Amino acid sequence: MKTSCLAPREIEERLSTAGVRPTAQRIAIAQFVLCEAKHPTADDVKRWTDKNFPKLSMATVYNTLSVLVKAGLLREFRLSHSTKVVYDHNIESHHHFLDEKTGKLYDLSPDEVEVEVKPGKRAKVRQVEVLLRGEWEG
Amino acid sequence: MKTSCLAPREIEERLSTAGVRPTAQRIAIAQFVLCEAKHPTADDVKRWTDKNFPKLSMATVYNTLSVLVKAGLLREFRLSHSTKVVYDHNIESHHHFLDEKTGKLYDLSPDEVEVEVKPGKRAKVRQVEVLLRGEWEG
DNA sequence: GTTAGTGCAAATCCTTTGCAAGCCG
DNA sequence: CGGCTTGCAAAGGATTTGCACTAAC
Repeated sequence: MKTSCLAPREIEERLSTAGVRPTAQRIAIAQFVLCEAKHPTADDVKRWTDKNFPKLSMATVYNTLSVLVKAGLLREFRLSHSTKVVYDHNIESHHHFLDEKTGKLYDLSPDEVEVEVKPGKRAKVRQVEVLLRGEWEG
Repeated sequence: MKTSCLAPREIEERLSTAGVRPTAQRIAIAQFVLCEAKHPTADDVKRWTDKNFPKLSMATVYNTLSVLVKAGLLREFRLSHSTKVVYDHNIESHHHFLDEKTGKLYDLSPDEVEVEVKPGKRAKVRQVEVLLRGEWEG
């Protein structure tokens, strides 16, 4: 049996605390996206629920993901290599590395990628988004 | 009358040189995307041709844009603020700044944004993509 | 019981494709 | 002629929405 980073009980509490009514569907989805999954797409979530939940519609998947995002428990990223939105339970500011061979996505903390915007540009930078592509060597 | 960075004659030659057969539709589209437009979407191109060309279908817009991209005259970007592809005649390596107020996109040269990937990460970086968001002050 | 959540199907948005007709070398 | 281009309409993938049904406070 697979161990999860959070027990259903704890998931339920996180949802409640975040102001999200903890229905069975939401707990299941949260279990997956907040614990087990790496950078799932809505489709990945659907495939998972198809295996692990009696019946759950695509509409509920999208609905729940967007509720989790609004509640601040999840972030969504639209990265340029794909037309699909990927969800990330890492809600800290961070960057991404795409392994072009495997298609896998890795998180990079802000200290691993330093971005310096040169002066001279009088612009207020509020957010920095970096996607590196290449070959991950671990 | 609006001056264009390239005369139709020159556009035609650029297309030919790049191995793209210069049809009337392609010359028109190239005129717009290689000269007048800043970061147009396929839709922007269509709107422009609707005003400036007798009749030109959406299929031809997409087709031509992709031909120009393959010919190396144009680049396409899928940036995270939008689901639409934007085209950029700046084919040099560069980054982008999104003004969140106006929705406008600005190019940044690589010297304006320095990205340093910290050692320790054993990964081969082939491409760096940066999107800054904030307020452009010009 | 009222409000919020779910499921289904249909709709939407952006982009691609199939195919018949047109144009160019 | 023969193949590349075009236009139309239909298909496609991802996501959203309308609405009746059900479940939670």
